[in-house]
Amino acid sequence: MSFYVTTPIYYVNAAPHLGHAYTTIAADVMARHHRQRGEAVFFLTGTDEHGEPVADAAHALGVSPQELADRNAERFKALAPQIEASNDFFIRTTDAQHMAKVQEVLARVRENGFVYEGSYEGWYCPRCADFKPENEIDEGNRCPIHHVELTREQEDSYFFKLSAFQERLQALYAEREDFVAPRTRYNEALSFIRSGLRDVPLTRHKLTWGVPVPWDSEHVFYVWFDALLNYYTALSYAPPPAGLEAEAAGDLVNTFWPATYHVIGKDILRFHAVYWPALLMAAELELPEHVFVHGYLLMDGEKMSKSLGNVLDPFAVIERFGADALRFYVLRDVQFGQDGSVSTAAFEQRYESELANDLGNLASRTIAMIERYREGTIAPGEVDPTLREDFLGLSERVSERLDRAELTLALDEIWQRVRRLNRYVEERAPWKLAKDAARADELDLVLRTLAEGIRCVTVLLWPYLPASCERLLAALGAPGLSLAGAALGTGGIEHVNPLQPLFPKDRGERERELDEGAAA
RNA sequence: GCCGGAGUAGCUCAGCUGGUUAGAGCAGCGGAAUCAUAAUCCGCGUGUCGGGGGUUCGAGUCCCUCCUCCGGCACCA
Repeated sequence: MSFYVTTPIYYVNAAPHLGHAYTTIAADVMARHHRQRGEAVFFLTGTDEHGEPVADAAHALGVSPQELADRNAERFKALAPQIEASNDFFIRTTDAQHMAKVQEVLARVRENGFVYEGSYEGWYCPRCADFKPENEIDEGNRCPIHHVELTREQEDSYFFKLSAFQERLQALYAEREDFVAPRTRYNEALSFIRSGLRDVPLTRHKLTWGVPVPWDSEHVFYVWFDALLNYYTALSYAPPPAGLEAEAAGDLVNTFWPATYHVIGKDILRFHAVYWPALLMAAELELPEHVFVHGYLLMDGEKMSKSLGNVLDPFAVIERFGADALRFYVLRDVQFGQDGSVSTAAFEQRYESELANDLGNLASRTIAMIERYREGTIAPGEVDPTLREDFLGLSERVSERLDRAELTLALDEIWQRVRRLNRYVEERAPWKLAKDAARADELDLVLRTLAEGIRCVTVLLWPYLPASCERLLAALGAPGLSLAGAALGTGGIEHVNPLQPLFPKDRGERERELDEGAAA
């Protein structure tokens, strides 16, 4: 089994923000989960660096497009470790190997008869030096940016025969209802296809910042085709991920293509759900298994913007609460696949009541009792049948959810067991058992079951909360992350170690006190 | 305009192919407990399931209609 998941490549014209982090976090959770299953996993992210806006921005700054791209690509590259993304490679569309491969694939598309010469006619803004799409034109036929009157112009262009794939795409959607999810996005894409596909420009004539067209040096490829192909080209030159068997590592394309999941935002649905499969058909390459479209994180019900106040700043959250907390929050509070609101208040609420109280405190109280009553030692034996029942089939259900990219539902499934464990503590009241020497065996059973239960949920939570879970598992003396070990009673915990609060609630205050203490 | 979603407790939302007294989390109120990061657990909801009509023995769950909100409708990373 192999699993290949991608994020979109991020356009270097903008700075990294919560939206980028969200997509990458989601893909990372999927990648980590599949690694836990022992599968060969490849997780790709990167940057898209060609096209007009980058060329313009660079010009405005008085630097070359490549310089600007280098500078901004670094910022995206730096984002990954900050959010604990475990990507196996970071592709840049200015990589020479990528560009060569794009040329190769698109030349094949042309050889296969899906490219022809034509001319594109549209409304052109002389100030932008670019065509304006119909829906962006202001009243009076004016440029929305420069407010000057647009002129009708045309430029020579090579076209991709998208129209030739109308029926094959419809057949694809008919045969594979899970090609695009959630369902509403599938419907959207399909209705777009049904409305009739037109050919699309494949190249640009007046631009130079792009991948050169091999059969006509006066053109560069339209940035979308260059960008989409990254998912394929990366495998041809990325170093193999660590731990991959030699055979698999030797040919990543063979091992990982086609992609299992493309995780994208809804703004780029059409390109992934229509152009992309058509392009792959034209190039005689296999199609990805799934495109999963997530929604937007909204601030006060509106799409995020930098307007003042209330913006959930991912870097501030990471700074104060750690990346785990951010990862957890965005996948917990907003149903993955739908739009949803986020706010600092909601974040703090989740952090405190769920991470600190439900999980963090569960770990604290359990370890403290084992320390206090049994000097940290777990007596070997069976786990409580009651709890075993409640954990039966859990990891399988989580896997099923994650196979469908239902990250929020999978997380909720796990969280119900976290709550269950707190209830179990109350039901069995170990502090009472500890007072009665005749019930020593019962106390051993309860403590053992608790430690095991925590271990299981922690293994399952690891994709979401990697750093915290590793700490907790280390404290339990059972660092194994394999999903096969997520069944209750398979951990063989012998001894637990003290653990500092996983999710401290008063970190700000505490640090201040420490600072003051150090100063005094 | 066309197409697709959504409208369920104060808030955020579950409710699959129609079937017992419509659920969860949070917030609120009351209580228990004291192992724990004052952390946990239990109890408490008379909700027009957007309005109206219909099908059915029976409908948030199907059909019609109306209202409100959101998204898509091509070359915008």
